[in-house]
Amino acid sequence: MFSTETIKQLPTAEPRQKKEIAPCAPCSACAIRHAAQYGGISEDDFSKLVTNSTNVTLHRNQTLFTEGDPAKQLYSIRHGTMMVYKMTPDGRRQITGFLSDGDILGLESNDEYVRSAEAVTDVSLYRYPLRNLENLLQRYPAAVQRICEITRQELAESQEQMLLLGRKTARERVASFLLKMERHANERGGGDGVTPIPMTRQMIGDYLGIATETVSRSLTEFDRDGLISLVNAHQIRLIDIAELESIAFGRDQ
Amino acid sequence: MFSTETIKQLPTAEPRQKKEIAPCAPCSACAIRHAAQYGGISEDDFSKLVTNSTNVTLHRNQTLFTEGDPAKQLYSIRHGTMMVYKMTPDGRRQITGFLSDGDILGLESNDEYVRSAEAVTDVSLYRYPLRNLENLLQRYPAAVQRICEITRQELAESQEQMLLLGRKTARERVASFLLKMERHANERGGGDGVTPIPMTRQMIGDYLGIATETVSRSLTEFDRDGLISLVNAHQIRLIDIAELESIAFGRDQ
DNA sequence: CGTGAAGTTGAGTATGCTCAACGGTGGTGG
DNA sequence: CCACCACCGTTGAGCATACTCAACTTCACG
Repeated sequence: MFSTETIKQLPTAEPRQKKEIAPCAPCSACAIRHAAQYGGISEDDFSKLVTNSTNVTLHRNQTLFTEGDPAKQLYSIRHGTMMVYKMTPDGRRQITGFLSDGDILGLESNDEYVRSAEAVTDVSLYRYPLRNLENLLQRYPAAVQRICEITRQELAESQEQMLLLGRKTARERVASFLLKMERHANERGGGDGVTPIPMTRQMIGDYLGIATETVSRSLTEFDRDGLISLVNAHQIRLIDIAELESIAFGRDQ
Repeated sequence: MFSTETIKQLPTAEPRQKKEIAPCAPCSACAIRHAAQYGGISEDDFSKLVTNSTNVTLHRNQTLFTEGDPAKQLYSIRHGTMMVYKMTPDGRRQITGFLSDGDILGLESNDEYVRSAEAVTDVSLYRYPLRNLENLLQRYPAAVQRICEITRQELAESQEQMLLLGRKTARERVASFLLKMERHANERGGGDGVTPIPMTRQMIGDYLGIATETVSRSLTEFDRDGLISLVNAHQIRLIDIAELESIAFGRDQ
């Protein structure tokens, strides 16, 4: 049912990666399927969509597409974490979002991607030819509404992030980030009290609009003040959530 | 055809405003009409939508709706400039966008507005009951696609703004802003070489994530360097656009 | 012509950045 | 299997950008 293909490594910034990505069963909660069900698309039609999909795997740090590439493919994440970002010509990076299991990637306003996408962890995705989906959406208007809903949600989130980037202090940004990661972890079950943080400090900084050193310093400070416990660089236990919220929303001091 | 109503002034921050807003003919380029036409809505149905619309006028600094209000109305700007913004509990403001003639206001992801809207200049708008539009959209799927397209466009712009807020210097932000205002002015004809800036320095600062004094200083600097000419506080002539672009995109120095 | 808001300019300061050194860790190769 | 090495993270010191506070000017409106 699925063909499998691994995208070749880009020439730049090669990580040392040889592990195999474990295969996983088709995710019944995937966003495309969700939109399809919501739009009342018949199992038959959905199969057609899925038959035309390709299975893509990426290793950490590999690029899926780059801002300006022609947007001919739509992706849906099976497993793993991706990031989307924009860059200035001189190399400053702003990560505009992190995406994980079930999220859709590549719905663009033009026929060019307006941002780049890169794997934060090893990732496996479904790839759909964009035309294919468009055909289907034309037949199922309710699915368009669902896609529209997802876009509006994303817009609301990015405006929340604009408030953070434009008006919050470093401490407030980091506290907001921790709470967002914790909420995200809770939504996906788990919830053993420890929040996984798959991204590097550099990525967190580029997401929050601050330097990596500032991310590190804020985390150390929260740890020292007993608000969190740094289990290791990628596992954080949130201890005083109320206080973190107080900081995140600007009621600090 | 249109009932007219003026929203009462809010108790806070009352400007001195007594001028009458000049009435203007229904704008044939208005976004709702555009979506309607694109969606192949019959003139008859469109009349029904328009008959149900109310004409609203706002004076400078008046609030149209506030974050958290139930989102029961959709607005379309006939004439004037509005801003949408979010605030921290302690009063810091991030303006997420400016809207003007023909733009749509109030399409929300939940049933609550996720941001506040306030008039930058005197404004006149059409107001549509949201349910009304939803009914119509259900009958005309292509109109949904058009609305979806508008939302995606807005998302792309807000991600560009995230790059600005997270990674650009004050000079770069102000240069970007001037170019955006100039592009906007050119799109709406005019183009006598002078770009109108209806918003205050405070609003520009809250849009760019910098202090008003920093906005003022950057403008003075650009003026001194001959890149722009400050005709007056709300009229700026862009002289060296190439150099402004060079600054805006981070090729400064 | 008076008044209050908006804009400009200056001085001092603080937040967060840069540069640098050091410590930890995981993957790879010996 | 162990050791090495590159990358990631942390910490410190000095510095720069932009903020705050304040005074003064300009402008719009009455």
